[in-house]
Amino acid sequence: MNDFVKPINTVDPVIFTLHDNKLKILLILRDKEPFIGKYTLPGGWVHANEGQDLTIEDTVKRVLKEKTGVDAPYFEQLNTFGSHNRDPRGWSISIVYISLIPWHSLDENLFKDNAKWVDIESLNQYELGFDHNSIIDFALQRIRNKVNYSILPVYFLPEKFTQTDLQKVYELVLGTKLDKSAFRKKIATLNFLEDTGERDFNVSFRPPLLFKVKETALQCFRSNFI
Amino acid sequence: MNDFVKPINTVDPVIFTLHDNKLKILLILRDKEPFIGKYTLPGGWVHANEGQDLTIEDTVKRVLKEKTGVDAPYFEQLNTFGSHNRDPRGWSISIVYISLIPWHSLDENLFKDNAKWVDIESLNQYELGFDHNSIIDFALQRIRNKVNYSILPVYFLPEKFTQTDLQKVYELVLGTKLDKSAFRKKIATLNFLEDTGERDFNVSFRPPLLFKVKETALQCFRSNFI
DNA sequence: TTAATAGTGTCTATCAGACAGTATTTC
DNA sequence: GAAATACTGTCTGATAGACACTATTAA
Repeated sequence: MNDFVKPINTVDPVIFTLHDNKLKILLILRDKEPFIGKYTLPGGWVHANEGQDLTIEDTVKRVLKEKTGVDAPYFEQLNTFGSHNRDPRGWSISIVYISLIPWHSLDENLFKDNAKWVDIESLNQYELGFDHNSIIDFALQRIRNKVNYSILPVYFLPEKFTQTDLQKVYELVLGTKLDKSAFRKKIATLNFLEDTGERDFNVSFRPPLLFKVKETALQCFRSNFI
Repeated sequence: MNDFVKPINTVDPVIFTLHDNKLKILLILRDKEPFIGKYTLPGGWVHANEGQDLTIEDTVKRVLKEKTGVDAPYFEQLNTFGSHNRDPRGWSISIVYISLIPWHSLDENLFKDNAKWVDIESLNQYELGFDHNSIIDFALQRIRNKVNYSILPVYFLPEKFTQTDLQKVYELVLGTKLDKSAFRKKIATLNFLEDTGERDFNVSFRPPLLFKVKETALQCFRSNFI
């Protein structure tokens, strides 16, 4: 039909989680060329053959499940990178997503030796394959910026959580401390929290209220990419 | 090397201009299948052969020049759309950009009969090929949102312009009226205007000051996509 | 002087940050 | 009651919108 060189197409998610009070990203040790022996983002090819991926979102969901073992509660498109020399095999186009997965939903035993969750402070010790260092910088900018006006960080938390939990997650993502009163006023205006009426009694002080995200807020947010 | 079906890759810019006090988009009448006889966004294939496009931005620049005859002063990536059925020829991936071009820089005579600048209010009268109607909706959201916190609309104006010109451009993009005092205070805080010391004397009232965009502001802004 | 727009000043409502105060629980 | 954190109230400075005021030019 059209008879010229087609670029390679991959989908490469930057998968974030929170663990040990650190923001971490999943990296994979490559076992084949190019960049054998280097870490890279977990990626996958678009399966365009009949009866396989129907949309690019199908590809992302499949890759996320293959690499983490779970269905990611959230992902969104970040940017598409393409050039003749970002992959030594030739012209390549990488459609990059960011995804957030709560650590507690992951099964650590499922991860093989070639998979590694690296906290973002330690990333400068890694020389990643392809242009993945700069892609991760881009992803960090996006997630930190988006935290300021969205409910993104709830995707790191379990179903029920306290406002203090929520504030800590925001602080870990941003890397800065926040004022409690101002934070709660802002969360209140965003109007996405629902009081469960329950409290967390596993504390030796006044038990905090447990909240969850309103069903409408989640659906509204998810519809960004469906 | 890798032996499976590769998707079709195209780059499809949504090219905006301002003309006759209307925000308009460039559409092309297709003269071949699929969607022959329908209007679509102007698009192009990535030329991945040796010595052609080196990066995806090269592809965009080339397509923009081919379709408008000029070098676009601004473009940025919008989103990438991919699925098995958005193009009847099979799995396809479209990397979509938005671009802003000032009307006065265009040469109307260069446009052939198959090219048409359509104002966005009239778009609902067109049933476009592919998924281009929904792509344009996406692009409109982006440009209207970005106007609120950026200098984007200056790319519709000539080098020197008045603050009233600038406000009118913002109003046309947003589709709403703005308060003069509030607008000027906001522009002042963004700190990207430089007083040329000149005035526009082609008026029958107090001649307004002419401003231009600070070189530093332009470079800073442009570096978003370089 | 009039007409028209340029350009500025003021008032108000809103909101985020700083910080202090009150409330509630366990031990 | 002490300790600890939950949760709320108040002050302040910054800002957007509404609106009116002064300035400047051509005719």
